[in-house]
Amino acid sequence: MSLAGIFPIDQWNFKSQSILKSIPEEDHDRLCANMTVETYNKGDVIFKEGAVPSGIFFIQKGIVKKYKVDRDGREQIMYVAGTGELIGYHAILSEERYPDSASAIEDCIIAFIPKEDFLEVLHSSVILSQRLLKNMSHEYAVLTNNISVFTQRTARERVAITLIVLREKYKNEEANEDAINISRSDLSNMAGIAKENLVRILKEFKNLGVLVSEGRKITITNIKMLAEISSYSNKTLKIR
Amino acid sequence: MSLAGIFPIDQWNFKSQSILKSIPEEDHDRLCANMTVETYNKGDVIFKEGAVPSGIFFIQKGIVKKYKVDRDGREQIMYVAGTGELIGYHAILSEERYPDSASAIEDCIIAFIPKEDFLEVLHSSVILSQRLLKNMSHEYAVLTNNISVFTQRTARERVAITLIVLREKYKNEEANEDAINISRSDLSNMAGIAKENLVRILKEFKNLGVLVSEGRKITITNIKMLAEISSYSNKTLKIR
DNA sequence: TCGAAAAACTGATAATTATCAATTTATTTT
DNA sequence: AAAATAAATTGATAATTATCAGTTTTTCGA
Repeated sequence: MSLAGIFPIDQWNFKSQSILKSIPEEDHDRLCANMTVETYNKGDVIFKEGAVPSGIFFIQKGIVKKYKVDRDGREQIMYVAGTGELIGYHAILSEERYPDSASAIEDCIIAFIPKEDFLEVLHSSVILSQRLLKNMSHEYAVLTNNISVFTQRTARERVAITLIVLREKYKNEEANEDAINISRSDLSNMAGIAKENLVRILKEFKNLGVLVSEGRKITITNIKMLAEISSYSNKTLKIR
Repeated sequence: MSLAGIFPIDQWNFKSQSILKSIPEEDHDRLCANMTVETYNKGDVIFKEGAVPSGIFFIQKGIVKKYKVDRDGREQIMYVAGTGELIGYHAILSEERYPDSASAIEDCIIAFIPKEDFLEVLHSSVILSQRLLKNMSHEYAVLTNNISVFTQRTARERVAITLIVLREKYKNEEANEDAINISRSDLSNMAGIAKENLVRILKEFKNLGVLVSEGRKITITNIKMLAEISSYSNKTLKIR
């Protein structure tokens, strides 16, 4: 079932897929001139917050989490990027260190484009600049959306949103398998709540018939109800 | 007293001042060709979330809050912009509607640059694109910082950070008056906590000798201790 | 300057969410 | 496949934060 009309999914996704797809072939070729492709296993770190950036990454296949770890070791996931998305460009463009870390949630194939190539093409390609500007200004909208949800919505609503967003990310992965496959810790770190709290809310959702789960695999069975719980639907649903 | 070494203030401020300051005079002149300057009184709305953008705004004098209001009427302040900062460009660049609202926290003088002029200069000025790219990628770091604080830090720590950030904003305003002058509601909406909770934490800080207040004016008297409370200092201070 | 309205403050309580400790279930490794 | 390890789940409890109701103080306009 589609989210059209029941949840504003565009307000939750970055649009970095469009960056490489819509630039001239010549620019694209120059970007890929020294590109290297690497395989990452589940759990592997792609880059670490605070490190000096050396290039940008293109996710050819797989799912990656971007997160920050605070001084108490608690992790907050900022964004989950899937196949076709670009990561690591913020630090290059801001001339700062990586603001967050990235690691593979599942096995990934990721291409690396060196900083020098990226900057060289950027300086000569008006269209690449424009794509990046459009993409990052959209990111502002996504991030401010996130902030308002984190500060103002209940744990239940946040879990609902998290599941809706992840469902889209996993939909495009394996053709025969569209279940969300992610640890409870990652789920709770994405929703910004304690793991135990997340487990209990998942159970609630299961009892409501919103999802089924076996092991760590979660399949959404009633996306409409989930959208209602998220409070982004027109219908206002109150549980309990 | 300076924040150097005790709090990473750069990670909390956007850098849009540098955009207009560092572009060629010719580009600057073209941007300002049809610029209009307007006065806003305290509380006046500059633009509203969801509205179609018609241009960008340059704060010549004053302080502006950027915020989102959820369907229950609760407000979350995303950012506070002061003299010299630019606002409203995200919506123009993303070709979407305003992702948040902006209104004057104190009386302001704000210049308006029409969308057409901004886009025309942007398309012909590589340096303006570069400045915007650098600025927005830095914003990503600021916003993700905010997210991790909102989800992982206590109300007390968030109030401390809020006060440190506001102190910097107000420092540059009136020469003879560097007190923070903002309503308790705005403060609580910035920290993402209930107003009553904020009032109690302010009282605590007052008792600790961190600040003095008369009416709505707050003067920080011990910025070092505030930085320690914020948990961004090296020293780890535990209250209670 | 007075009076009304708004904002700030206080105390009590409720609701939500996190933490702790233990058990059960899954997953990985040998 | 069994053992070892890690992850998920559960129940009980604690901590934090929000809400409610009322009072006091401040602000602002007539």
